[in-house]
Amino acid sequence: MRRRPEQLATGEWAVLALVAEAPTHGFAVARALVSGGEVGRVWAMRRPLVYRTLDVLTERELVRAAGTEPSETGPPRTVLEVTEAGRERVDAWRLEPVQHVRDARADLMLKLLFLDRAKLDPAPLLTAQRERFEAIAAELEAVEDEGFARTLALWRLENTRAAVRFVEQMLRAG
Amino acid sequence: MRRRPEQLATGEWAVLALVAEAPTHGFAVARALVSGGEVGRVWAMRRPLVYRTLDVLTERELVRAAGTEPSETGPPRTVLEVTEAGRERVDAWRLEPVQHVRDARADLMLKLLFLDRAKLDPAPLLTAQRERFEAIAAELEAVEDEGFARTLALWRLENTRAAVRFVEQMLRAG
DNA sequence: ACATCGGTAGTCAAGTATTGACTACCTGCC
DNA sequence: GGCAGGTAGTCAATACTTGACTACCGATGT
Repeated sequence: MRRRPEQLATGEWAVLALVAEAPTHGFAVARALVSGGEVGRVWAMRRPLVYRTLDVLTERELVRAAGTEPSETGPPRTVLEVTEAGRERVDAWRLEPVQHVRDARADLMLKLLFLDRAKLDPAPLLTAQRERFEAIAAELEAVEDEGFARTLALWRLENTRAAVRFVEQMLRAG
Repeated sequence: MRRRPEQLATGEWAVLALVAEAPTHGFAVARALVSGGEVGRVWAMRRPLVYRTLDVLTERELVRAAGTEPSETGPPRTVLEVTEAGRERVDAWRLEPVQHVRDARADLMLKLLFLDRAKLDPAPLLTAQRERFEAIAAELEAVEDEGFARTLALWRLENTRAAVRFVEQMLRAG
């Protein structure tokens, strides 16, 4: 993960959001993120990457170490907790719609998952997201391409419409 | 790119398909693959990666060097051409539908692009692809998930339906 | 008493991938 | 003749990922 000045990558959000739920430790975060696990079915990460990500988040002061805790089942754990700044970032992130359809599978699903886990209403996010996707669809409907560009535009349009339909059904179901 | 025994990666197919169109040289392949270029708007690759990919394809005897040619505009070029085996692989690849919806944006679009550039009829590929996507949609419609798995399944289903609609419109337009 | 098995907790060196920056070549122009 | 700009190709350094490792702990069997 490159040293972007501000923005976090998908995996960094996943780890930060998990720590923000409750103070925890690296191994537990990694367990939630194993492929097919609680969070891992949306975004999977391997253990070494989770620990490295926690280091990065600690450097950026979104997460901090809060001492060690003896474990009943193994060696002592290093407990981590979210900082003020970290909590603010997570709260804002969860409500912010994704800008591109291609980010929906990873980022939007993660936001929805963490809203669900926190028993928060997804409607505000979904409403904002529908507006964004509808705007993208309108743009794509407006362009008149020729040749192969038309094929690509058609693919994008159908995918964008699928995203709109998904959001609408989520709103209806909620 | 890992040393898979047989199967090629998306970028390898793009490079091989370009060489199969006509004998060419690395720089020209790289030019077609720059982000936003002829082929690059579907799948972009940077120059060093193109040359490395050509080495890999040469090792696998899908491509071979065919001497050097003086250039009117710069240093001499190393001309590359497809081998028998390479041509067979490309011809088969272009007609084979992708197995997963997630591969459509990269692989299916590339197949369609190269069929288009070769002025070949995309209908056989599209028909097979529609069948595959419809089968996936039927599977997804059958499962009855609960909780967040339902959200994920809904996302996948809407995306699969979008893929079916895309293929149907391509068939109608063709 | 103690060996060892399996799950927990965390780290690291080595292998791969990717890129920015580089060399070198050629033409045309000032 | 020298230098700007496009062509042709390569490489060393960086970034990323993973397999394999250490170490800890309780439980189980002997």
